[in-house]
Amino acid sequence: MAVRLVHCRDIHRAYRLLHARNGLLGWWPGRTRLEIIVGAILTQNTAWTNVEKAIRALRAARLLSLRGLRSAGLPELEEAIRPSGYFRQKARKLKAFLTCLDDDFGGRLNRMARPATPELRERLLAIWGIGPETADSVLLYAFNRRTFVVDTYTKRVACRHGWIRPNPSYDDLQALFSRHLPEDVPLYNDYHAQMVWVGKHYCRTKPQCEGCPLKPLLLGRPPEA
DNA sequence: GTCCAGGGCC
DNA sequence: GGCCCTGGAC
Repeated sequence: MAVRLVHCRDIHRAYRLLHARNGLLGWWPGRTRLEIIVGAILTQNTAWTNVEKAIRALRAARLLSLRGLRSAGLPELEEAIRPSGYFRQKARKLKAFLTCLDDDFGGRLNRMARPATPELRERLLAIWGIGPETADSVLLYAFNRRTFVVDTYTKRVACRHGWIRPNPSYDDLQALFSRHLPEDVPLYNDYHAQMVWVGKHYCRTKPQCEGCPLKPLLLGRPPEA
């Protein structure tokens, strides 16, 4: 299992390298639990700068509250979140979350925070519009659960560095990081933030390894596709 | 003006 | 695999 040991070390080392470069990135951008959840939905397949515009518009329209989201009409919601893209889909997704919250948790986020992590994850995944990444983002950043969030960047970094076989599933990737990292919520929080950072700046669809803090991990090899 | 990046559903 | 969408880069 020499191969796996190398990857285990690299997963730690990658974090140390990124943290040395960036310090703690201080996620999640969101003032309240609800705002974090809304952001997690709006950021699907979308750059965060566009999400910020949508969040600002929601706040300006007084829609960034449970009451506001509940009472908002779909067109009103769509108009506000337009900058985040897929606005018709995402307006329905926000409504779907509210419906679940109201029907299953008495409309209280505090009550949604009660179930153990595996059950809460199932409940979130059952909501239309919430897939694995969004569910795990909500668990980690809104409910402080020790849940590793896998996104496109994390997948790219892991594959290009040969930490996992090509075309891994979401669950395989999550298991890889969960196995190798200590059980530490702040670490999971910052690890994901660092992956997003390195994905945006270096591990893009076209790799830009020059200047990347993770370049030493490649040992001179080219990154795998 | 065209192209690119980015999760989830059907 | 096709569909949903935008702002920013070029």
